[in-house]
Amino acid sequence: MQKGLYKYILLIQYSSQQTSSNVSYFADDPVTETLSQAIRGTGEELDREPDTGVLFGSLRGSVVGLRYYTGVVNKGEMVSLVRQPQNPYDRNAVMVANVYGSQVGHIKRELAVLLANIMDNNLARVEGVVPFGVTNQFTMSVVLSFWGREENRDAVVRQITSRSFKLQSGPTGTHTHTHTLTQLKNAFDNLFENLMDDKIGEREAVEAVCTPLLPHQKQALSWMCACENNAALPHFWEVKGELFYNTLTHSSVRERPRRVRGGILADDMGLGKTLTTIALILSNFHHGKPLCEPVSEKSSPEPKASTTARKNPEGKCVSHSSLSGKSLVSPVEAASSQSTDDPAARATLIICPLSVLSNWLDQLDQHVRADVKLNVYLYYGSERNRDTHFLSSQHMVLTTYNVLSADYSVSGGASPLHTVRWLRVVLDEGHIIRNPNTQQSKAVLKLNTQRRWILTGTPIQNNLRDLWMLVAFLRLKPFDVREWWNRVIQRPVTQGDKTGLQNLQALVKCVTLRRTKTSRVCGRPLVSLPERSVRIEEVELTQKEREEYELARTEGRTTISRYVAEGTVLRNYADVLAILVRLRQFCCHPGLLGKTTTHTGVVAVTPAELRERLIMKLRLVLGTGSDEECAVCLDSVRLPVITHCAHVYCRPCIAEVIRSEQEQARCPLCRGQIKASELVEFPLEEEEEEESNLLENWRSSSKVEALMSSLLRLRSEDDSIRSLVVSQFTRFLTILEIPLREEGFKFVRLDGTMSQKRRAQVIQEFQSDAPGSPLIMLLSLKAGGVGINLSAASRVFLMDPAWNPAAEDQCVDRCHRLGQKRDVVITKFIVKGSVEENMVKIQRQKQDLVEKAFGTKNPSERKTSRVDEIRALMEL
DNA sequence: ACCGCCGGGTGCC
DNA sequence: ACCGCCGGGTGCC
Repeated sequence: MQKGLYKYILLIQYSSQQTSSNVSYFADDPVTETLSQAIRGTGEELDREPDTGVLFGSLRGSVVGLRYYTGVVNKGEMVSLVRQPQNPYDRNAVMVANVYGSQVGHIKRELAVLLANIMDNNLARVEGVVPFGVTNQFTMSVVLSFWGREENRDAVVRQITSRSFKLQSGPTGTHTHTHTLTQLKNAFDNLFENLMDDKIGEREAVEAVCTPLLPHQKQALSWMCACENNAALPHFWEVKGELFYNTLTHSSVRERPRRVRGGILADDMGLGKTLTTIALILSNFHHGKPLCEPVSEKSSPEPKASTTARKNPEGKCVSHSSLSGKSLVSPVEAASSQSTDDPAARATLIICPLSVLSNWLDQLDQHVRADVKLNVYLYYGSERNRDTHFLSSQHMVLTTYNVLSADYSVSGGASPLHTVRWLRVVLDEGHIIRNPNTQQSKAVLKLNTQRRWILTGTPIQNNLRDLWMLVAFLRLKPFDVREWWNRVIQRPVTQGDKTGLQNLQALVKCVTLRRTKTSRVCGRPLVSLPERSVRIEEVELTQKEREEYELARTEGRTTISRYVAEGTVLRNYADVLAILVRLRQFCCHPGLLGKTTTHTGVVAVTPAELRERLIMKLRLVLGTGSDEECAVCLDSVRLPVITHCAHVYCRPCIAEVIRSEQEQARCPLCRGQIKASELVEFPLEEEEEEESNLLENWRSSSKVEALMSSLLRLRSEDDSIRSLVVSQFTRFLTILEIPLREEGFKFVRLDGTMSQKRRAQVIQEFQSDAPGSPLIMLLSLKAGGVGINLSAASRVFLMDPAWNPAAEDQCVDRCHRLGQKRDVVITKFIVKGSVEENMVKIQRQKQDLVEKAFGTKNPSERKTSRVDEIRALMEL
């Protein structure tokens, strides 16, 4: 009710302004925003399961009062229905709005009673399509279709027939071919692949960029400039007489729709997204002209590029491009950007995770000529300058997602960064904003900017919803409003509609550039990386180790086979994981077992005891660095919490489950009852005293010996080769420090517990080629997240297999990337006849399986595969 | 005629 | 609205 009221106020506000003036549909004016928000609000409420709903049927109704409103609709156009519970003439009022949010009219009174009932009780989503368009100035037909959960079908049908309306079964629209789920999965997985064709020519960066761009980077620059300057109609739009017609929503507008000024640069890590973006910023200022030029043009050495710089009439340096003509801004493009550029918008805002902030500064240093006066301001730290004039006058402002969202919530939306009119906003690692419910995402959406870019190496993990946020940020009209996204893209695609998928593919294609390390242009690889080879080194346990291992294994097998027999594997999942972790630890070094107890079971006497045990389990599941996934978002667990039934989720994910299901909230894995007050999180603490313990009672292990002999051999053969030693267990890294020191190796260590500052130091130290710099980096598998560069290393020792092979690949990618000069050799240590061998087998199977199902968050499907996995691991 | 029929006034929710 | 609906005028054929 409260929310309804809010919506209504927004609408009133909107209509009063709306009738007095023509709305410019494509401007980001607050009026349009307001109504979009109102509609978006409805969308979100009904959005819980936009893809699982079934069609109950449809019926013909009429829209009345057309003459009072200005919203126009065409034949076949979709309209949105918005409840107006506070309408003074009828509390059942249902407003009809077109794709751009302009009100068209109301649903006729008798029908509105019915709709109000269905909508207010959330029995179905109601969607409207106008079959004939406007035929007179008073009323028009509308076809309403009802979508909902199967269990509500009867109620909806009853409501409709009891009010003597006739529900036609089946869709009234055209039937399209459908895909099987597998076809769909494949298509979706390939959504971001093969986007490469004819994406335009190449373009040189301006002189101010001193690093020569590689061919694929020139291509990206050319594409990005075209995206920012191009005035061509966006996809799905056609000229129809005087008007512009959208082929998906069947709507048309008088004003020329603008193409999204920006897009998604989704190149693989290491292909130089940062450099390309710097080149864009310097090369494509207002009207496609360079941002700034070297100060000392005369005294500077010969230009590095083959072609010479020219002067345009204003004396500004023009891009010394290939001059083939194809890459230069055409007069038409220039004219159009001239007419729409806001001259006050001059600065580019870069938003990135803290971990890559220093990378931006480094790269600016490295790629921008020293005599170019580029004003770059780092908007970070408590002393940051919040003056908006100051910020607006910069060439670039760098900040982090955290600073942005913190400012945003403190200022109630009027933060300095939200006040500046930006020329361009760049989201680095843009997939961070894939969840629209986070503060970060909300803050990002509210930025005022002419051009928008998303840089990401992983555009979407496994869910269409993730993509919506990116589309919304880009303001890819009209899909930035959830209802249209859901109706035109999300629902059709997840229900296997072929044209829906084609539309999605076209949509992604027109805003995305993605190349992988293996992409080829004109038959040649993008970048030539050195070879990379993987060898598995089998490790034999000693007699003593084998005995200890077998003891633990037998014990574990007994417990797990009992769970399997009882069918309670998932209920005791934390225990099962604990057993597996213990076995994996045995394979590495017995000292890893630490204070884990053999006691299992969640039955505890006191709350404090229970809490202690839950925390211990949580530590086992996560503290080891193994990549556990959250059963809600199916992604790596972030902000982990453990339920009383001992299952681990992201806090926001499980909080959302509890919020939406209230008292009936159940654990998604075991269906046990869960409460918000009973979620236990990882306490931030301790555990250092044990290190001395390790030292005093030092004993080696087969795996430690295997590593050491490799390292020693390597050093004797070539002492310039640097190595990454990777483990999921940070304690194992600690153990390895002892023999490394003993043998006189200089090493550094990088793990998840270190501050950003310390990490940057360590990376710099390792990457440095100064004499006496470390030969070895001890690295925890998940440390540092994406984007760090460890190209100084060319050997990788993976000490223990990961659940998720992608995590290993990512880790290897940190050295097998641009800048790597040597062939990369990866050694995987696997203990013979152990759980590790089985893990490798499962890794292989996983890769074959199309695991990345999306939309289908079918827990039972996943459950069986998990149980099977565990049985395979334990050879049960 | 406590009807039917005609034609003018009228019009979202 | 080239409708439906309302309510006043009217009334054999």
